[in-house]
Amino acid sequence: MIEFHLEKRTGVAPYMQLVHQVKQALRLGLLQPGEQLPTVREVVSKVAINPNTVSKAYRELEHEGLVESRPGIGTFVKKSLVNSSPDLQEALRHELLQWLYKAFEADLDSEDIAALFANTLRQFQKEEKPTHTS
Amino acid sequence: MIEFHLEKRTGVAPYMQLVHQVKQALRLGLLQPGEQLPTVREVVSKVAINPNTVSKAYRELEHEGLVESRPGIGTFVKKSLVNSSPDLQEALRHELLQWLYKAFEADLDSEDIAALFANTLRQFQKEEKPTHTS
Amino acid sequence: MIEFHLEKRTGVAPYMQLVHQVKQALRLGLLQPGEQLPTVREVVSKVAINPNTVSKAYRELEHEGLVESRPGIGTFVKKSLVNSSPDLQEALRHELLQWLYKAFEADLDSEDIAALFANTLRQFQKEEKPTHTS
Amino acid sequence: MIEFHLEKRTGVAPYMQLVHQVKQALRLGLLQPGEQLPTVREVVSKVAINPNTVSKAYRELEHEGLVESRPGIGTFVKKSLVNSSPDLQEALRHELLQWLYKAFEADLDSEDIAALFANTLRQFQKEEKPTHTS
DNA sequence: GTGGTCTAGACCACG
DNA sequence: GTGGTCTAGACCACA
Repeated sequence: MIEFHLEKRTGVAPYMQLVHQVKQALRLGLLQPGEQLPTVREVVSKVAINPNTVSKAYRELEHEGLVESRPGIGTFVKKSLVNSSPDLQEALRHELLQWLYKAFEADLDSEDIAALFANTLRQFQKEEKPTHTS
Repeated sequence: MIEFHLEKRTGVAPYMQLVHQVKQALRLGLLQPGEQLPTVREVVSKVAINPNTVSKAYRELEHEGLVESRPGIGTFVKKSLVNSSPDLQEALRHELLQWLYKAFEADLDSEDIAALFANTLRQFQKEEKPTHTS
Repeated sequence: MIEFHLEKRTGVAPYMQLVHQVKQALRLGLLQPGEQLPTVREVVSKVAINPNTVSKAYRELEHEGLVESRPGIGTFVKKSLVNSSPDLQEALRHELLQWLYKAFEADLDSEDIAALFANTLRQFQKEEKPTHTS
Repeated sequence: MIEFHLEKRTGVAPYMQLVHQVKQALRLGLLQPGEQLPTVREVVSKVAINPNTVSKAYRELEHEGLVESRPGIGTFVKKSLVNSSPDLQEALRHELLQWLYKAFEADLDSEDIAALFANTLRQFQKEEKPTHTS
């Protein structure tokens, strides 16, 4: 079962954070078709958020065809977003963890790391796929 | 000179994106104290954004003591945010790039990668510093 | 509840006047931590000012850690700025009022009085604390 | 000869500060008709301000008929703004100084005092002249 | 030309 | 109904 976490201050709308987290979990295979999302009440009890906001997030996900709400029962995953084999992903994750250790030992804090990653990924994308954004 | 880029759709307020990008550049040493940020009008001419929004971002940065705006002249970097030596950072970036290549070869797209990174960093943080942020 | 008043013509930015008035009230204990500031819309309905301008003032105060805005609820005082006991302050105010009466009887108008006060306070400060603000 | 002082951060336009200070001096009799204001260059050499800004202030004062500029010579006071006898004013100033001492001994800082004064004067005005601001 | 400010009016996220 | 944000367009003070 996915566990939500909200970060205030980021300026990202809470409902968007939930949507994003579900999508992430779908991409990583942490959430499989058929699996149930926590009920609105469960989320509320754990994350300090307004029920309406949770509902809005679920509605958004349903609108995108990723989940399905069965009234009175709950919300269920409808579609997967995994692109690669779990094994490959696990291997990549393992290497990434090692890299993270190094970064931490080099005295970079989480935000430094995030900045470095964002910047490098961006640079990588530019090189990799110079898609014409006419 | 830093170059801004806006990503609509993310749900993140444009002015926050600018703030974030400046902070990132400061962390990566791409922006040094004394250096000038592009003028509001320059940003506007390149990024399709309202001058007020850019001003808002710059003002936010000024409030945080990171930049200083000198009316009639421009906005300048006041404080650095670099934590580690450029060499170390470069080494880390290099390794990260290699990892990114692998990930791409494993058919993960940018969003998969971002999801994997976010998830792994989060997991890493939990293990590393279980600080109680009561 | 604090009541704002704007003075055009002074050349002081309206949002700064609001900021100043809140700070004054905080110094005088007229505004206590936990107390709510009038909502943006309330201010607008009474003071002939643009909502954005009020927001700007409130945001400035929030940046200084004096108030806290809770979206969807309102803006609340977070920190006090009182330096002296209410009794002492009241005594001083009483004496000051008597002085004001005398000044008025001497045919000084408000602006004369303000000028005299500003000038005397300035002179007083010079004598009292010749701090070198190099 | 009047001595100007600029306070950044107040949000008051520098040229307005100069205008204001001249008016104050006129009200207090510190500047008499016929007396010369410092030349633009003199002001610039002491106050870190742009010559244009000083000129603007003087122009404003001339426009209000308070001073007169004699090209090539200087700017001279044309009109007085004193309302009361110097003796009376001196007496009031003396009493005010004593009040200021008390206030300082009561641990109020300059800004507290200014706040208290502004607030009390305002309250006083309300009582004294309930002029119809229809 | 630079940043700073204001108004007007609009939409959004949240409670 | 609350604050938060954005756009559009305008004027000002300053270098």
